[in-house]
Amino acid sequence: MAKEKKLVESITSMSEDFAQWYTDVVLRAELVDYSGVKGCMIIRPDGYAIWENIQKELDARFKATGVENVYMPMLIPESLLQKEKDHVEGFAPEVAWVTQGGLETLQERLCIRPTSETLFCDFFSKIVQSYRDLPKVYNQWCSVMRWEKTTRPFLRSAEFLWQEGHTIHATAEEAIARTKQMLNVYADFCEEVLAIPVIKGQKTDKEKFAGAEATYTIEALMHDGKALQSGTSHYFGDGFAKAFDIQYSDKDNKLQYVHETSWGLSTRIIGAIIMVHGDDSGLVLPPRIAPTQVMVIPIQQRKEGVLEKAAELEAVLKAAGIRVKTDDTDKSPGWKFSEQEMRGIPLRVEIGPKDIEQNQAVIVRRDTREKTVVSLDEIAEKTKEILETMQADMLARAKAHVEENTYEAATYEEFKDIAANKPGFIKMMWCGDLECELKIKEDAGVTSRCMPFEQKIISDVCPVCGKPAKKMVYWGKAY
RNA sequence: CGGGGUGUGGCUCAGUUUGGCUAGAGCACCUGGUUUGGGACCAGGGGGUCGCAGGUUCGAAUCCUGUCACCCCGACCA
Repeated sequence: MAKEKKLVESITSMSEDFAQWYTDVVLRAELVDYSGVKGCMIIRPDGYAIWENIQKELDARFKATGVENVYMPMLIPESLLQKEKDHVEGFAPEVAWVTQGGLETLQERLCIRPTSETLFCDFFSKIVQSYRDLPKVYNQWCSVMRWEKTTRPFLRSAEFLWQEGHTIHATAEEAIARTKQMLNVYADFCEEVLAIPVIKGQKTDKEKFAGAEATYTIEALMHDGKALQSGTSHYFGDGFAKAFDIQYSDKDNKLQYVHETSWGLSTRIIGAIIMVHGDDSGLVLPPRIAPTQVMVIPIQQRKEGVLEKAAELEAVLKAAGIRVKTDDTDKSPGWKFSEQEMRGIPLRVEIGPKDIEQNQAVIVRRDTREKTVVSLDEIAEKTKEILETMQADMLARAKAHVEENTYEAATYEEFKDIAANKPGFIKMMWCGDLECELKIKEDAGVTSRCMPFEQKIISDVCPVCGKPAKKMVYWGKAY
């Protein structure tokens, strides 16, 4: 009893201190560890395996739309970074510089990429001559570095892993279509694989990417009611093309500038998985992304035949395409249960002498702890079935959470009241002026998350200033 | 960049206020044995230049100066 109490204490409860709960979970589930350099996290095997699955899923979806992978250098000459004014201004405060090469001081300092628009642009300007060379639809998987003031594992690290797609097109229409297409790829991926529902929309000018003409975003709602920007897709128009001189000859032999996009999704999404699905016992991974979907836990494993049966069971599940492991360590069953729960492994299959006698096993779901006794003859089918049900249930629960925590405000008073008392999204109309956006942040402490594609007219005027409303906006506190 | 906090075996910490015997505890780890359906137990064992650098002192984990790092909360950003 006393021991169980200690276990509960080892992960701070969400309601007590959500930030501490998050930190406890990432450490206890062994996803990351801290390194000697602030903001640079060590991604441990269980954390990295999640990222590998994200890569595998996304990369396949990218390639289905014609994306080709490349790799760009990690270092950017300062002169190159300087070429696009808004871009450099946006990133300058958080760039790390290399000033020394061996024993020599460099003539020109080199920036460690915070993002690679400039490198791609420089490269595109070299390889594009004709309309026949277009489009170029490139992506790279890499790490980038941003010198963040405050850091948290996955959510905001100084170095983080991501993919950045960079594309150039002959026309604005084609580029815009690509921008939206990739946003949809992200949104579908989040819902189908990560069981995270997202709001798709456009960022306000204030929140858009440095140098972009338009920034699109998917916004997810965490368990504590704060929003997390989970993926972005930018349309650059021909701004970068002009700064970097990326031109092509069209069919009429006239010089034209290309239209450009970029889009990215980072290890930050792992933070979203944790904060959308986790509970007080630890991590809960959606089955489709879980590196290990099933943990077989033998009971009384020293008894004759138990370990053999467990191994047999593992083999059967593996043959059915399920990602399965067996915990045959010397720990007690209770320990193994807690461990499996902390690590968020979707299902465990308990098998002991009593089960073997009756040719059965017990399947326990991580999210609901629901137990199902299953005959060993149909264990593979049942396991698959429960994994699928669990995946669907997790998405449904997350959707319900978003709905329950999304509010509408028709007046500014109402808005401020909700912002002060209820965590979550608030929908309110907006005139489009920066002043109102700033005032809202000042008064209510929330920022615009996005102008959703799915618009709804709540009121005719902006509740802040009374001018005609242009857009319905999602507001909220963000990570 | 502001505010707060912490650096002592692998981890969590006690000891620091008021300097003083050989620097402790729990967990983890190793060996042997008994156990196993919600974090088992017994016995034995290994592991520390107390973040780092100076200083004060007969004597420093403890006092002084400097320095480094990390964590949390804000402001800014994926």
